[in-house]
Amino acid sequence: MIDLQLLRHSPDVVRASQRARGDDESVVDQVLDLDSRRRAAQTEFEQLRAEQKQVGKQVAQASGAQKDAVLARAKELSAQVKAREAEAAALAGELDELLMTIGNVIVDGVPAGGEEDYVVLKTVGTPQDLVAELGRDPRDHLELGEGLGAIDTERGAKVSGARFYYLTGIGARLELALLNAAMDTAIAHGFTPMITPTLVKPEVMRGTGFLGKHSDEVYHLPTDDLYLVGTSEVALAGYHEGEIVDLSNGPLRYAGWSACYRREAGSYGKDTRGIIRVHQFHKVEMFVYTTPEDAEAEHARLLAAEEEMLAKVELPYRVIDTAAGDLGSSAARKYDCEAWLPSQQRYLELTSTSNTTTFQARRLGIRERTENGTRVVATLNGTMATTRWIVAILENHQQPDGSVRVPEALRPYLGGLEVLAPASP
RNA sequence: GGAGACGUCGCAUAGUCAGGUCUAGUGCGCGGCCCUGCUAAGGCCGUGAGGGGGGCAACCUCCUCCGUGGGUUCAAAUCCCACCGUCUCCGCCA
Repeated sequence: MIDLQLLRHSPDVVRASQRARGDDESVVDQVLDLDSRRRAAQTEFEQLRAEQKQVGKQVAQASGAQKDAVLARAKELSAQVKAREAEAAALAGELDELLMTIGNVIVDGVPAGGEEDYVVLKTVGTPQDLVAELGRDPRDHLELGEGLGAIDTERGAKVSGARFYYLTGIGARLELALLNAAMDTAIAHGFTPMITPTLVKPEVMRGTGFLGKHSDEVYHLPTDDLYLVGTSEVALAGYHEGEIVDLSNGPLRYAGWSACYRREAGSYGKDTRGIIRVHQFHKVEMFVYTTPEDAEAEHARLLAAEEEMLAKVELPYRVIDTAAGDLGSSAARKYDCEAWLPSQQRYLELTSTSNTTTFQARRLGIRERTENGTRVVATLNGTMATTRWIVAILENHQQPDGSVRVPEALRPYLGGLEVLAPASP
């Protein structure tokens, strides 16, 4: 949720942000109108309420005929107060709902436009000439994974349906190794390791901005009214819900390990082969609470940590600055790291780090104490590693015989294993 | 799953049975000032959150919040209902 004060005092800033996102600008004026009506209704209610409290006290003291008169007046006021209160509450609800439809105000410098309008900030490493090296077209991750006895999508589909899979044998070990390495990297950067709930209450899901435009991406359990998280970001943001946090010793940094669930409702027919786009995967996610002033600098730190992890697994990648129209509703800026995918001759998103400024924290009521009272903090998140990384690791490090070289940084997590060899027939 | 107890301002607790002087008291903690040669001890004052209105501002004023949401009532921390959570005991499953 954006800051109503900001919208009141600088509506043009919000309008410009809406324009860059390709969203409706007119909601700004609708909000301003609703807001002034709400305040008028509230003032009216409060004045009546104050009078009601005064008269109410007289009821207790009066007696006889006087009491009857006062009581009559009190009853009259009670009815009026109820009506005005309902009116003010209805307007407040309407205002809140409308305010929720507005995406976070983008940071200056975010490219305008849609999905295709990202800006490449840098490219690191060069894709190997695998055709020359292998003497054939590179195998894709599924062919490699099946050859290694590492990935089983057929049985995943048999047991759970499309977009489910088993990681088997060395595949399971590889994921554990990758995520442990990711967690250790995060710890080295000062993050506190966390294993988080994957089912959360509606208020937390809503507070983190996942029940807006893309709510059909989220699994819901109606019997218990709980949501399955698509990232531990949700649980890590909810961790300090309603709290006044202490940032005097620097930002609060958490690294969450969790399963992630996504319905992939809008992606029928896209990335259907293998484990690129699946309903369930695992992820180590960084999450930070910091001051609004420090948010942009912290965003750069998150990106640097992600790049360090990509370097550890020796993948060629590029960093893009996502365009405004492709940002989630809570992000004010988002950088993605995309690794080269040899089988498809394209880049594939492996990490995503968002600066959500005060958007999530405002909705979740997360503040810090300052000399002049309290204020809403800023939150940020970023991917350390996910199951999907296996795709890029297998493909980029494949060898002519279908084996896969293990990046050096992962070897300690695999008992020193240097090569993933195909299962013997 | 069953029975019981409980949820009050950072922490602890009073208030709930008997609805209105609760504008939620007290202690601890925290902050400021004072006293004392130093220390120990003591005294005084202040100290939750959100929002509306006024003021350049320090500040003033009003409303809301006693786990959450409903209800009863002129009036709810207090009575009623539902839910959530914590604790104790029992049962069941690991």
